[in-house]
Amino acid sequence: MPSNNNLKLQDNPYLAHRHPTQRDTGSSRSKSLGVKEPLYGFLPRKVNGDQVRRALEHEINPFTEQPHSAQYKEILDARKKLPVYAQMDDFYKMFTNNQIIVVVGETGSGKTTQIPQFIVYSDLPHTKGKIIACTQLRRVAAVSVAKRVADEMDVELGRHVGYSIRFENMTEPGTTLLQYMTDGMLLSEVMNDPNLERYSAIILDEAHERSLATDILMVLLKASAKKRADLKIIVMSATLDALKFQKYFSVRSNEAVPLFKVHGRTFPIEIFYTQEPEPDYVEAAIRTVLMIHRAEAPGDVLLFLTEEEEIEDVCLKIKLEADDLIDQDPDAVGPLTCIPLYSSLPPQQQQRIFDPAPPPRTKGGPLGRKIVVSTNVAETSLTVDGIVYVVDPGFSKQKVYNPRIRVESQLISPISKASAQQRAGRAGRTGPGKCFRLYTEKDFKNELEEQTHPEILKSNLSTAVLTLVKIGVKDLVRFDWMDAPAPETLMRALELLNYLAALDDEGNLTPLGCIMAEFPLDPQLAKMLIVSPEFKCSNEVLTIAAMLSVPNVWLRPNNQRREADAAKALLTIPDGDHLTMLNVYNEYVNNQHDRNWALTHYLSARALAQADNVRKQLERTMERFEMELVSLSDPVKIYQNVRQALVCGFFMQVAHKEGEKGNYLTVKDNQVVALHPSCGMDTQPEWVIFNEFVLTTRPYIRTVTEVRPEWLLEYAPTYFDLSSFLDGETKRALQRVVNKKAGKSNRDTTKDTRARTRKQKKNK
DNA sequence: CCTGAAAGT
Repeated sequence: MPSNNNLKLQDNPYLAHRHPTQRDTGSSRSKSLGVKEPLYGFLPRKVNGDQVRRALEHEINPFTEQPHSAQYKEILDARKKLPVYAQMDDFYKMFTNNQIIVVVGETGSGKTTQIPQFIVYSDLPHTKGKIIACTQLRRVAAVSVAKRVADEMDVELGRHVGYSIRFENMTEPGTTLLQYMTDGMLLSEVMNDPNLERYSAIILDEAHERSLATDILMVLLKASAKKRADLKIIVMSATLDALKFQKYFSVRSNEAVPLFKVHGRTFPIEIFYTQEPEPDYVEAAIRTVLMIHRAEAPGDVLLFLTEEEEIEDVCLKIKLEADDLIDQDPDAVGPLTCIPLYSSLPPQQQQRIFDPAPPPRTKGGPLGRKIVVSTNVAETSLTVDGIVYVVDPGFSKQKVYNPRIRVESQLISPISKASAQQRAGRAGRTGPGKCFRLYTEKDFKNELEEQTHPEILKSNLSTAVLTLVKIGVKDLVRFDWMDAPAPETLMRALELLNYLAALDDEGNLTPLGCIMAEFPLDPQLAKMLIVSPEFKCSNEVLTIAAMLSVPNVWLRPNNQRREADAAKALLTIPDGDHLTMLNVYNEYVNNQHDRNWALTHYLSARALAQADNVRKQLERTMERFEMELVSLSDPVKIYQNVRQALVCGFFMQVAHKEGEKGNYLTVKDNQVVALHPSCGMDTQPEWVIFNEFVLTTRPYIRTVTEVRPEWLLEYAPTYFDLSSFLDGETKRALQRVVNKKAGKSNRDTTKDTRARTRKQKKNK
C-alpha cells in the first residue's frame, strides 16, 4: 500500500472518520494507515537489524521515496544469501557502541558493497547534512562498486549513491549520501578540510594493502576522531593483520578497537612446495605449467612472473613446448593458449584473459587450457575468473627507495607470506584449487617476510610531506605513523622542499609552497610550472608537466623495434627529451583528426589522452591562482626558456659529464650514471638535468635535457653554493663558470660605467 | 652504450 501519495490518502475510507487536525504530520498519517514510513522510528546510529530488515522489505525506497522496482526485489534476494547479511544484528550492535571499528573479511565476502549500506541505514547521514565516504585503491573499483551499490539500493548512480575519482565526479551535492572514492581523492580533500567535516562516517577499504594515501589518511583520521566525537571510522582489511589495525586505532594503550569479522565463502586450496630450492625460477615455472597441462584435471592456470619482457618470453616458450607435446602425441594433451597480462597492455588485449580456454581439437578429445602469465596486477587489481591452478615462483618486481642517493629503483625480490597467500587464493574463487609454490616449505616459513613493506617505507615522500605541512602537521618524525618511514627519507623530503623554497629554513610553508601543494604534481614539477610564466613559456611547461605525469608514451613492440625507433627519431628534438615530449604532444594535438596517428607513430594513444586530461586539470588549477598561460613566438627562444624553467624545478637532478666514455656524475650525490638508451640527444652535453634515475642493468638517467651551467648558478644559487661541493671535476667546472662570469661582469660593469658617464656627458 | 610493477591526485 502506498504511503506517501496524497491523492490515494484522500481516497482512503479511513481518513473520512479522522479529525482534520490529525492529518498534519507524516508519521501519524502513516501510522493511522498501518503502513509506517520505511524509516519510521529510526534513531540515527541506534538502529537495529530488525528495523533495517523491515525497511529493506518496505515497498517504498526510504531515500528516493519512490516505490521499489521489481529488479530491487531480485537483487535483495541475492544479497540475503551473502553470509554478511545474517550478521546484520551484530554489526549494528558494534556500530552503535563504538566510534572506530575494524572490519575483516576475505575478497568475495561482500564487505565492500554491504557494510557501507548497513552504515547508511543506521547513520542516516542526510539527516545531519553529511555524507558517508568509502575509499577504494583504484579508480575502476570505485566506479564499479558504486554502480553495483546504486543498483542494490535501487537509486540512480550519481544521485543517492555516487563516486568521486580524479577527472570524474559522479555525485550530487545535497542528494548523495554514500560516496565511493579513491583514497588519493580523499587525501586531496583533506588539504582544504583537515577534519573532513563533510563526512559523518569514513570507511577505509583494503587498508591491508597499505597504499601511501591510506597510510596518511589513517594518521589523520585517528587524530580527527579524537577531535570529532561525531565522526565514525570503519577500517576494512584482509584478515591477516587485523590486530595491528585494532591496536593502532585504540585511543588508550592496550585496548584494541573491536573487530568485526565478515564471514565469506572460500574454497579449499591445496598447496604444494618444491623439495629443493629452484635455481632458475623461469625454467621451473615453464616446467610446472607443462606438468599441469599434461597431468592435471581441466582448469585454467595463472602464473606469476615479474616483468613484461620475461612474461612475453615465457609465453612464447610455453607455447612452443606445448606444440611439441601435441606433435609427439596428439591424443595426450589438449590445445593451450598463453595470455600475457601486465598493466601497460592496451585494455583490449587485457580483455583476452576473459576469453574461454580453446575447445578440444577433435570432438571428445582432450580439453583445452588457458594459461595466464601475469605480473602482480593479477594478485590484487585484476581478477581472472575460473583459475584452478596457481604457479607462484615467489618473486615480484618491487620498488626500493634509497634516501641517501634519492633513488627509487625496481628490484626483483622475494614476495612476502601475505602476498604468497593472496596469490594462492586466486586459485579458489570459483571452486577448490591448487597452488604450486616454486620454493621449499622451509624457505616459505623462514625466509619470506610476513608482510610486504608498505608503500610509505619504499617511496620518496616529498609530495606527502608537502601535503602534511600544508594541513599543519608540525613534527613529521614523531607523527603517529602506523609504520614510521626512515627519518632520513623525511629529512630528504624536507630538504628538497626547502631548496625549492616551498618551506622556509624553519620548516614553515611559504606562500609558494602553499600553491605548490595544490597542484597534483611532484614538487619539482609544480615549482617548474609555477615559475614558467616568468619565462613566458607556461603553455609549453604545462604540456611537459602533464607528459611527465603520465606513463611512458613510447611503444616498442618486440618484433617492431626498428620501426618504432625510426618513428621516434622523426619526432625527436635533439636539445633534450623534455622538448621531444613537448613536440610529441603538439603533434598529437595537431593530428587529432587522424585516428591512427598515435598508432602509426608507435605512441600510446591511451597515455597521450591521459596527458591531455592531466593538462586540462592543471590548467584549471593555474586559473585558480591566476597564473598566465603564455608562449613566445620565437622557437629558439622558447626552447631556451623552457629549459631555464626546467632548471628551476630540477636543479637537484643535474649530472655532469666526466671524461669521454659517456659517464656522467650526478651533482652532489656523485653517482656514476649513463644516459638511458631511450635518450634522444645526438650529443653528450656537458651538463644535463634528468627526470629520473633508474637502476636496471646499470644506473641510468632517463628523460634528459641539456642545460647551461650559468643557469644552475643563477636559478639555484643556494644549491650551487660552491663551498657545499666536494672537490672534483664538477666543482672545478662550476668554478670556471663562476670565474668567467665574474671576469665578464667586471668588464661589463666597467663598460657600463663608461657608457653611463658618456651618456651623462652627452645629456649635459 | 641498449629499455618500464602496480596504483593515485
